[in-house]
Amino acid sequence: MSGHLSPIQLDSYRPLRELVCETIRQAIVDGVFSPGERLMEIQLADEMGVSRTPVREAIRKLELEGFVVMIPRRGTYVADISIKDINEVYEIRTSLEVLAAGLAAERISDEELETMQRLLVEIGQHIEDGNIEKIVEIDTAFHDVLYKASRNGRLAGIINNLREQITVIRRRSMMYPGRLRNTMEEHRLLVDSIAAHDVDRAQNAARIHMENAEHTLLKDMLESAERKRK
Amino acid sequence: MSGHLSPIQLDSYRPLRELVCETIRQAIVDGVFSPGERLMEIQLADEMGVSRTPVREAIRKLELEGFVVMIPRRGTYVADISIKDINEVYEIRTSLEVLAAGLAAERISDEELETMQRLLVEIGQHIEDGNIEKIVEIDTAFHDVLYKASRNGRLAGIINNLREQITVIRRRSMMYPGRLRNTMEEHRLLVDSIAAHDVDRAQNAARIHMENAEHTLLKDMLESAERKRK
DNA sequence: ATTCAAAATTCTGTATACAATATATTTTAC
DNA sequence: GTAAAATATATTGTATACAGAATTTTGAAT
Repeated sequence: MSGHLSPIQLDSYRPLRELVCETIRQAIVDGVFSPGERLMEIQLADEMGVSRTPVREAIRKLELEGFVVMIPRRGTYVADISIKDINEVYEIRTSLEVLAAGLAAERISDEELETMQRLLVEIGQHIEDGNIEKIVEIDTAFHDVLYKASRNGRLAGIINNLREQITVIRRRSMMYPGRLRNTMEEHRLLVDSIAAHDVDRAQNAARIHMENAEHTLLKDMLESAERKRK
Repeated sequence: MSGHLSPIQLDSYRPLRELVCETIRQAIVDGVFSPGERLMEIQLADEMGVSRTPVREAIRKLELEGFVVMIPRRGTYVADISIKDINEVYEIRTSLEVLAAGLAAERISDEELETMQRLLVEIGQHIEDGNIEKIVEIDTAFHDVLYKASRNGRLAGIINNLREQITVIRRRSMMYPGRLRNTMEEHRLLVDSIAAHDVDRAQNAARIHMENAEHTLLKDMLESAERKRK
């Protein structure tokens, strides 16, 4: 019963269920709802000022996406993320990011390449003034261009879903000391090899980027668990 | 308005939406509903003897899984599969099957290994008497053991979803002349390398298996399109 | 005969009502 | 005082009702 959700205002012509779904997903990602917390349909519906129907449909979708767990006749709970989950997600993501990087190196257009390079510069600027929110935003855009350049719509969808599933902690690990500059360097290698249409190097850069990201994430999780204990 | 769906009998305590979802999915996979065909909630509900609510929830799930396409305020249509789709699915599947094979080679238990070998023998027997239905069934079980041995639950889920999305035509291409025996040989290589816990060989076997499967599938699709034209 | 417009119908989107089950609370028996 | 059973309450699962939008049909005009 902790969080307040902003009431939905019906943007005519996207279905309510979509708006509701995004609102709840964002609330989970932002930590408004804690892992393990129970989500009740009536309560959510009241807070957002809609009926139970679109809320139910939104919850079903979030279950498919892995953000909540439903137990029949018992209720819905916010999924909590374990080390095991991180491992699973990164095993798959590594494989798919490598694929995407290789495909992008083959298929990217000059225009997309320019966009990526521009976004990279922008991230660099925001690292200077430490604007995390902005960095996360541009980083997402950066990766979206890459996935799009792979010319495989499903691939982008699957990767994005996997990314979102761990966004809660991903954001935090970005602030891990020194991680931002490393990320920057890894991204530059990735862009360079894609620009050279060098499939092997692009795949390698993607793999290294993933391994480092996972490593930082796990380190951060362990340290924060440590802090909690004492 | 072609197909008849069997009425749902409420298996007490699995939610209706699950049963409805499986019924519709199976109907799509079995070709009861043709690609592009419109699915109407009331009609489906009546045929299965339930209300619209569980049907709606089932359709939302099928949309996430890629079996149907929803256009807001317009309706739901059975997704139709194009060459582009086949390409996309196999690009991703290859990557993930290679991952799964590698992980399985590292992590499989002796018991699981025995099961895989047993299933392989069973498939061989059914190739003799040409029982396609049975082969598809055992083949599915065979792969399920492999995914399980990868010790990555999400991976199994994603691959199975991708597999199902093209089951409609996958089944047909299995009957392509000579394909069954080739599949058998590829499976044997895969099992052997996993049994030897040889990661590289297992990954290679998986990659080759996928490439051949896709190749046959595309060949079959092209030939059947050819037949249709005249 | 064809085309455009308006009315009617059909279907989706959302809200609400009802039924069934799980959980919490209270009462009773030991 | 504790434990078990019965009752009460809350919440999910399903059905239905109503509103609004899209499509189809019908009719008239060119």
